Amino acid sequence: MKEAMKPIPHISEAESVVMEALWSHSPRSAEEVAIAIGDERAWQESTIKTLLNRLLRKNAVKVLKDGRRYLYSAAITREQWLHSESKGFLDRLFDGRVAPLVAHFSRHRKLSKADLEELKRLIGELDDGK
Amino acid sequence: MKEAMKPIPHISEAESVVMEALWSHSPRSAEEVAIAIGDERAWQESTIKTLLNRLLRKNAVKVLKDGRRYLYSAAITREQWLHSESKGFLDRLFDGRVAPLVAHFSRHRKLSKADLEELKRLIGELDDGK
DNA sequence: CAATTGCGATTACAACTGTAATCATAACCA
DNA sequence: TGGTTATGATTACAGTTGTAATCGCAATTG
Repeated sequence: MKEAMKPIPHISEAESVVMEALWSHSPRSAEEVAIAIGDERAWQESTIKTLLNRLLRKNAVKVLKDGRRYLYSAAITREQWLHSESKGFLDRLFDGRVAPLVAHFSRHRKLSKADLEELKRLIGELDDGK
Repeated sequence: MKEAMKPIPHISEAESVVMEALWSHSPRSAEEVAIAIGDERAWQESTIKTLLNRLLRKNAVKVLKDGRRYLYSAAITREQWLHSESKGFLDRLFDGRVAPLVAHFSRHRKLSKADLEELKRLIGELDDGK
């Protein structure tokens, strides 16, 4: 029986910026998160505190006490998040399948040479990988 | 000089259900939209009226008067919407490129046989199509 | 010990969403 | 013509999100 996978909480756009800071290095104090975000966003520290709190309530991050303050770490992996977001997106817009999305970008000539090469390599791999 | 493309307004999840009804056939009265949506959502008519109004204010739908009531049509195409949503999504999660997304699904073995075939066909086409 | 400072917690507040109910008004029916 | 309908318009209201300011308390410093 497969582990009952707990659902990935929804992470908003702003919250995801904080998560990225934690995914890139954990654990981190609120201040270090702020530094990591730097001027990617013109945020006050209190904004970041708010976001950390919301993520805590959602169980997307966890803390360990370090004296008077907290050190935050991501409680879900970036892969898990990518997956739930991607799945939601594909389901909503492309009937849950990858190919129609690729076809869409292809129709609009939005596939770069690099993308093309990468895709070719990928499906080549999959093909003979099994 | 390329036509100054007006930005696609953001369409919420619930609103997109209404848009789909209009994309599948336009123009339609509010009641016909409700019928088209049917029991896909357990919505009261007034909910649909609200959504139509919000979409109107965003200029995502337009109306023409038909006697006492309105007939609604989409003011943006589904392709435009798909594109702005997809671009936003890819930019946010996959650095704006398609290949990493496909790689992601591949890593999680979420590419069906059909997807594989379709992808192969697509890149084949692109390859010799130019 | 008192004043200051560093932090998490609480509160704020507007815009956007989901989901309606109610209001107003024009049209139709008796 | 007055009551009943059908509609669009207005109002409602809670939850989420973006973006903070402020409060309260523990620790540090003089």
